[in-house]
Amino acid sequence: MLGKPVKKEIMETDGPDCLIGKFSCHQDLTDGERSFLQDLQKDERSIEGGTEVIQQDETSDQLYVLKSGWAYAYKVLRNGQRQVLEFLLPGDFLGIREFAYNSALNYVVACGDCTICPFPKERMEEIFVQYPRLTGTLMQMSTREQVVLMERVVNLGSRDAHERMAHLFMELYMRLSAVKLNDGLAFRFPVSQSVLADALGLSKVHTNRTLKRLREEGLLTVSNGLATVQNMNGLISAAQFESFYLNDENLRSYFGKK
Amino acid sequence: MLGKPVKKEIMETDGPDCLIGKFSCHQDLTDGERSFLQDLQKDERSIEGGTEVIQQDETSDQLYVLKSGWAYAYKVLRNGQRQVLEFLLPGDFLGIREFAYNSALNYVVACGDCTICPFPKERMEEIFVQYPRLTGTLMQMSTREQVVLMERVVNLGSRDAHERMAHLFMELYMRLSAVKLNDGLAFRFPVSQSVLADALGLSKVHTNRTLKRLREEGLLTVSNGLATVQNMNGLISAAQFESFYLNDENLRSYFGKK
DNA sequence: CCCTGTCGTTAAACTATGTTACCGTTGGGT
DNA sequence: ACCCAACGGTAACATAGTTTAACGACAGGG
Repeated sequence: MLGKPVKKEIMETDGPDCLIGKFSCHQDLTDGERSFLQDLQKDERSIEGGTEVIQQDETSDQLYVLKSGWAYAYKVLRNGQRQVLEFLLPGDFLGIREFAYNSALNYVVACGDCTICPFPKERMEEIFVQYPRLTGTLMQMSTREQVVLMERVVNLGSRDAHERMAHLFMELYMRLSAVKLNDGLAFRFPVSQSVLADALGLSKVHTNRTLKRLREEGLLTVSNGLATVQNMNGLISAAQFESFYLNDENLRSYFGKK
Repeated sequence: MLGKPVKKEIMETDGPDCLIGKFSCHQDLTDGERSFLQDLQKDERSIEGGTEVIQQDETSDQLYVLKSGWAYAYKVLRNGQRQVLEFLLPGDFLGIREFAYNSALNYVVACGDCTICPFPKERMEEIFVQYPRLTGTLMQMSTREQVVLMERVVNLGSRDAHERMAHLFMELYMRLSAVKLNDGLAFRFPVSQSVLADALGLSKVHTNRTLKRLREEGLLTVSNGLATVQNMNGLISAAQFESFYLNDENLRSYFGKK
C-alpha cells in the first residue's frame, strides 16, 4: 500500500500509429490514406494529469488524437453538479463531437498524464472531399460511439448502482482489451472515486459502498489506480453485460476488409 | 383506429420534402443533391400505431425516413426492463444508427400512425462516394444526435424526476417547433405514461406523480395525447434547460450556407 | 351486452440512494 | 518538519423513488 516499490505500470501500447490502427480495424488502407492519417499525428504534445484539453463553451479549431493515457468528458450543470459523459482511451479522438459545433459542449480533461496529437479541424473536411472510404469509416466510428452512449443511457436509466458499476467496468475492460491495454484481468484505472461517482450518477458515498460490495462479492477490486476483475462471469452477469454492441464483428463493412 | 370524428389532429407538416428540408438546414443544395434526396423518399408506406419498424437483433438492409407521426427507440434488458432511448420525430431517420452494424441494436416502434419512406442501406454509400457535401452534412446530423444523446445522459445521471421530466418536454418542444410541428405552446404527444416512464427511467407511479406536480405548479399539462406548456419560463428553469445544444446557429458550416 | 385489457390515478409501506459528518492516510508545498 | 488538500472509508440519519395494490374510465371484441 505504501512504498509501492513494485508499482507495476501497464504498457500503454501507443506507437506512432494508433490512428492507423484504429482505422485499420474497419478497412484496409491504401498508401494515400495511410500517409494522410500519419500526417494527422505528426504533432505531439505531453500533458499532465488534470489539464483541460477542451473547455466547455470555448471555441477552438483543434482536434486531438489521444495517443496515450486516459481522459474523460464532462459537463457542469448550473447547480454545480458534474456529469461525466464518457471515458476516453488511447486511440480515441478528443473533440470530434465538437467539430460540428462552433464551440465545445463539454470539458475534456486528462486523468493522469497523457500524450495527445493535435490537428486542425479543417483536415476533417479534406477527408470528406478526398477520402470517401475514410469518411465511411469515420461515420462508422461515430455511430459506434453513439451506440456506446446509448448503452450508457440504458445504464443510467434502467440499472441500479451495483449493476451500473459492474457494467461500466465491463465496458472499460472490453474497450481496453480490444486495444491490448489490459494486463490479463487487470487494467490501469486512473480514476478517483469521486469522478467515478459522477460518471455513474451516484453520490461518492454510495459509490464507495458499491465498490466495497463488488469487492466483498469477489467480483472486482480497485486500488491504487489498478482495477482487477476477480470473477469475470460473475461480473458479466451482475452487469447484465452484452458484449454485442462493442464487438467489431458486428460492424458492417462498406469498403473492403472484414 | 376507426371513426375518430373530431379528435383535433395537429398538422404534421410533412410534404414530400422533409428530407430536403432537413438537409437544407445545414447547407445549400445543388440540383443533383436535391434530386438524389428526393429519390430516397420516392417509396412511401403507412404503418399503424404499435408497429415495430425495426427489431432488435434482426438484420435488414432498409433505412427509413420518418415522414409523419412519432416513433421511439427502445431496448429490453434481460430482466424485462425496457429503456426508451429516444423519441423520433418527423424528418428523422430510422435505423441510421444501425446502418453501421450487421443487425439492429434496438427496437423502433411507431407511436400512433406513421408514414415512413424506406430505402436501401447501400444508398448511404453512394453518398460517401458521390456527394461529399452531403456526407459532411450527414456527419453533422449524426454529431447532433450524439449531442442530444449526451444531454439525455446528463438528464438521467444528474437530474431528479421533476427536472428530468421538465427537460424532456422542453427538448421535445424545441425539436418540434424547429420543424413547425407545434401549435403555439401545445403539441401532439402520443405517448402513454408508461412509455414516458421508461424514457425517464422512473416508475409509472412516480411518473404520474411528477406529471401531476408539473400540472399543479402550472408549468405543463398533458392530456388526451396533447401536451401544453402553461408557463414556458417556469418550465425552462425547472428543467435547467439550455437550448444551446439544439440550436442550429451553433453548428459550424463546412460547405456554403449559414 | 358484458367481459377484458389498457390507461390514468392515488395511498401506504418499503428500500435504494443521498446527506452530513467524521476519521486516517497520503503526498505536495513551504 | 510541518500543514493542508485530496482521497478512501464508514456510520447514522433523511428522502426520493419503488412496489404493491386498489379503483374508475374507457375501448374493443365476442
